[in-house]
Amino acid sequence: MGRPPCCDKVGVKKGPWTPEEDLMLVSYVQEHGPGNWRAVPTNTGLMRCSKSCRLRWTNYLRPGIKRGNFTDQEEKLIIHLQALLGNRWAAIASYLPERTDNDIKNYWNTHLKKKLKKMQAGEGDGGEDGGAGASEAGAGAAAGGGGKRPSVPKGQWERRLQTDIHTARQALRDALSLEPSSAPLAKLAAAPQPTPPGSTTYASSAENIARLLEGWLRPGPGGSGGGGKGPEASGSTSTTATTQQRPQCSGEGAASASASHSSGAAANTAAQTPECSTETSKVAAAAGSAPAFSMLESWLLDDGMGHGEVGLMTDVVPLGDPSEFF
DNA sequence: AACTGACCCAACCGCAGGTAG
DNA sequence: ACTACCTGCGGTTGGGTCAGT
Repeated sequence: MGRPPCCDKVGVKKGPWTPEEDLMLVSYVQEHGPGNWRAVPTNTGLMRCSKSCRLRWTNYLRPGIKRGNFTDQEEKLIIHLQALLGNRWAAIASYLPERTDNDIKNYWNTHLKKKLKKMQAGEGDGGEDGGAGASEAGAGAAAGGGGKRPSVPKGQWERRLQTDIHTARQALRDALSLEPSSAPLAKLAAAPQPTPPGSTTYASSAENIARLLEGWLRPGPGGSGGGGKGPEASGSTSTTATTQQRPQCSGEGAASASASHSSGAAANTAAQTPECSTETSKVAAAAGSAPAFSMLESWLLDDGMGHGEVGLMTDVVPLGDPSEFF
């Protein structure tokens, strides 16, 4: 039978989140930890459906999310992974711990798809969609199924997962090998990005909230009118935010950030993020992206290469020289 | 200065898988 | 074994912003 709606359509607020709502959500998650989303709206009084709460948290409020411009390296990695895994954004995102699947998806749809198409056109009419689209199908093939989650009998699931992992590792290896200086991701991540100040922000929830509140409480020019979608929500976090590459979970960063904004709730809640202990090697990753990248890198490179699994790897047909893309 | 279209991103929607009862 | 519920995922959309005219 059809599933019931995840939440009643009546009385459920939709649209952009307000800073107040963010605060409520963050406070709740800090206290209870992420999960049990069903209970969030009732326990917090938020007029949002559970799904919306979860999405808001995972895509925006969760500590350790890196916002802003994608680096070349990230871009290449995404292209490779997309080619290999297809539109399995969650899987791809797992290789970019600081990026959300939604972010990657958006970036792919808005930038990379176009970019690749352009390349294709430049190379001469290849098949429509060529690199991207074709790879989408091909990716599925490489991964053992379709681009979209194919219905794979359970017995094959494991093997497929394994294949996915190997293909992804290969992708990363390829991407890494692009770096002329052979500087691995760690180096790249550690080095200050040449992006303009504020373009790349590691947003802790507290910082987010603080910024949001700041904008919210101080009606900006042109009448903020309120919406979360206003300059505060998107602008401040992605483009106009000040560069704050500081540790997420140290407590110090978050606390100090919000302390200056007198948003006590955010301050003390963020300082003791449960995320820090559980979900996050990812967050630790954000804390200093370098360690995370190097961990990822070493995992990808050490493992797989040294083991008998290489056999599987050899089945993977690597893409053409990725540098062709650029 | 006003208008228009393209771009971008946060959020929504519906489906599928997993799991507890 | 079955059902209902919860969560995760990918596709799509709404609307704000920006750049060009």
